Amino acid sequence: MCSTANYVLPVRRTCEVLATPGRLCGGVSMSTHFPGTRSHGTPQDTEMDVAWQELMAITELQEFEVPSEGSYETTQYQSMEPMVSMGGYGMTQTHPEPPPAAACELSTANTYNGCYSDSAPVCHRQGGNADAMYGHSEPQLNQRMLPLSSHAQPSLMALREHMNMSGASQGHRRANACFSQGLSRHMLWNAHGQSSHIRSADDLESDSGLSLGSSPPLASPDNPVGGAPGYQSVDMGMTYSDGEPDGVTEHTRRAHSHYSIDYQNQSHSYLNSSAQPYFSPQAALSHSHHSARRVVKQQEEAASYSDFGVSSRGSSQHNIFSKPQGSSSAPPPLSRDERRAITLKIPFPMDKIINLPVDDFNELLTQYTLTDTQLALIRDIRRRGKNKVAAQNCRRRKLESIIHLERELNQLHAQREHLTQERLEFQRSLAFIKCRLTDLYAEVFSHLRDEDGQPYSIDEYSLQQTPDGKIYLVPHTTMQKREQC
DNA sequence: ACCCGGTGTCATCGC
DNA sequence: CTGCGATGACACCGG
Repeated sequence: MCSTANYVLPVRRTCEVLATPGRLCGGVSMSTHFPGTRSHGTPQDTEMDVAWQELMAITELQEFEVPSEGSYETTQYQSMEPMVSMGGYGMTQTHPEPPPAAACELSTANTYNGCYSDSAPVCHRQGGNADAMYGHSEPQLNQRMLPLSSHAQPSLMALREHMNMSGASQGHRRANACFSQGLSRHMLWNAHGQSSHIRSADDLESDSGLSLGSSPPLASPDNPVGGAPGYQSVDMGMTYSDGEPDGVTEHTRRAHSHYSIDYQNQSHSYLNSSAQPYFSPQAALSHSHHSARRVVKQQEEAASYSDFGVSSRGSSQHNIFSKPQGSSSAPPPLSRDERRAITLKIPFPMDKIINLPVDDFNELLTQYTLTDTQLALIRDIRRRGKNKVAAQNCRRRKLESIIHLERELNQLHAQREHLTQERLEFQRSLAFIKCRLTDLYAEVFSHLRDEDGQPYSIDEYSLQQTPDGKIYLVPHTTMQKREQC
């Protein structure tokens, strides 16, 4: 009964329209590549690298949060289409499940009135909100915020605690792990404070922090210039020898004694500089007005500072740079740039160097008489510090983007599943409508009578509708003639 | 020994 | 031109 063989009327393929997939979220093109490369240098190089890094990387206080931090959360995905939420997608009303085609009966003639009239799924209906789904993920913004005591002189323990806190999240593990043992093991030092290294340490250290092209060689005191084994700071009359256990400790100690300037007597010390998560222009400007006299005075007052840090001379057991024993009292090591700054007597703290706006930064530089070496180092420190923060932000964004794309993928899978189900429903509905049409056609034929009161044969006649809406009973022979004509 | 994730750094590009 | 942010690539470390 439900044969569709005589189906003659076109049936609108509503399901094609309804199944038009929604627009996908655009604007996301993320490379999910993560650098996982490793290198395997020669054992000699590795050993020397380790030695050098052990010496150089004592602490790390470079993690700052800049004012621009966090802007990503509110901007990056603004262009993206809000994704439909799971379950929020699809048809606006539930359909009565169409009866199976086998149950096609005339008595069900009105069953589907309107059932599919408004059933088009609103793809990407606002089932979710991009912000709600993705934004405001700023877990890092606050976790590194540290109290900044801007008035009180930080004690050594307080400084160490600050260093611990600021360095905990990143940590110079290389220094923590092997500083002490590497000092004496890998380095020789002659009476002139010259390294017996074949190469300078930063030559060995790929991530030495040197600007290979952007800064003059003097910019990196680790890098001997002109073949000199040690870095010569002419103005300061000191030999920069960052790579030697005795040399570095001695010179660093000297540097400390000359340079502690802001380190103990001001809140903006190297040691707690990173404890200031956000830049304060006012504080920076006030800081930039230090007089040279004050600097000298602070240098004189900084003798106690020399007992801190690298003065341990590589004592592995009691070296404060040994791997922390899980105690928060263990001071984090100074970063390489910090030690360079100390050695070169950079008269302002790292956070100022890194976080000051360019105008304030330049103004700060004018407050002091700085050598080319110092200037180059300062600019390198600034560049590296900013880039480090940028890299951290970049990686965070990359991870967030991956999470976002995974969510989007899951939602698209759900959407595809829903559309598949919807297509099956429409196919069933279409088959039912075809069945009903066939039945109605046969019923109409059964009521037609000729002049003799005899029914027309459905095999000899067919009903044809003209464009003006009139319906004619046409013999098949006539139709065949027309077709032949 | 190898893998993997985290991190710092450099080079480069685009604004 | 300079400064700066973003990012790929690389090296290194520690688990």
